Amino acid sequence: MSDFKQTSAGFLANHMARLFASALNRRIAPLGIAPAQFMVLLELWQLDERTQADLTAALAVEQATMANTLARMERDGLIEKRSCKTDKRARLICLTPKAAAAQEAAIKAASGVNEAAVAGLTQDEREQFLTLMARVIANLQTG
Amino acid sequence: MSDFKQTSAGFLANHMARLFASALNRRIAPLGIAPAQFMVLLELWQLDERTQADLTAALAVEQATMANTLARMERDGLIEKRSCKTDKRARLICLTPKAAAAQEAAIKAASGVNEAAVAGLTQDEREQFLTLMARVIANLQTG
DNA sequence: CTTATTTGAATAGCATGCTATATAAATGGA
DNA sequence: TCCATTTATATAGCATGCTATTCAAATAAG
Repeated sequence: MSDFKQTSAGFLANHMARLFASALNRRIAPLGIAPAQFMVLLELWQLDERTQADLTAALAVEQATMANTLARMERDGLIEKRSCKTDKRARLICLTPKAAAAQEAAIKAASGVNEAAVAGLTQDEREQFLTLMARVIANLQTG
Repeated sequence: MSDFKQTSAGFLANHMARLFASALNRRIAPLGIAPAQFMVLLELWQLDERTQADLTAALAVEQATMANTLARMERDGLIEKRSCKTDKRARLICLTPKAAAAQEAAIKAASGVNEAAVAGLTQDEREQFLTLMARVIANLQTG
């Protein structure tokens, strides 16, 4: 088992994810956005005024994780929570002007990270990479 | 940008890493080992009595991260810290009998997770997957 | 209509990671 | 030798994630 770590998909996945998060953070921190917040913004830029439950499902995190991330986003002036007229339990998450204004720069920054990550890979290899990750995700979600 | 998330290597990497950690946790928690602790144990099973700085470099985490993980491992009875005779600043991290005894079962559990993750992939695809992750890691470490 | 269950959020508590500091010990010059 | 720098750890503080619990509101069952 001397090279278990080097050939462990799980170890590599963890290391890679940390490097992605770090690179993204470096590029979007100047915009006042943290990595997890960026993922929420991606959803809200697609469609605004979503419930917390909706965002939780879209980003595949736990409800409590989303609640905490949204609390920090509200604190940082990226979102507002409005009450929902049809369901008094729910709150609608809405973009602030600040968050709306950051869309282009933030997406450009994230695209830059993704591009830097796959630099030197052929188009085929890039597609393979995404496909293989999607298949592994599907496998791990099953069991 | 409607499908930015679905085709974002960074998003997939984050999701995949969380699923790996969750699956590993389910399998090794019964052994009294947490995922980050398991990575440290992998190193110590290879070679015992290492300094914290050595383990930090081997697992590519920050010094403070390792210090905190080792503190939890000591609390949980997985390691002991002994003073180093040749350098009074350093402390040698040593496996406890409990940690030594868990080696086979823990490695079997982790191997099971890795195997489940790549189920349905051909041998070529598995190798491609590891190779591509290694190349992406190298890219992200550069810039 | 009441009661039981489900659903939407919030909160507590913990693990893992990071950056920034602090402290002690070792080392390298002058 | 003495001082500046480097090295090994520790600690504070924060972000992200998770599980478990709680509470209120909505729904379903009777």
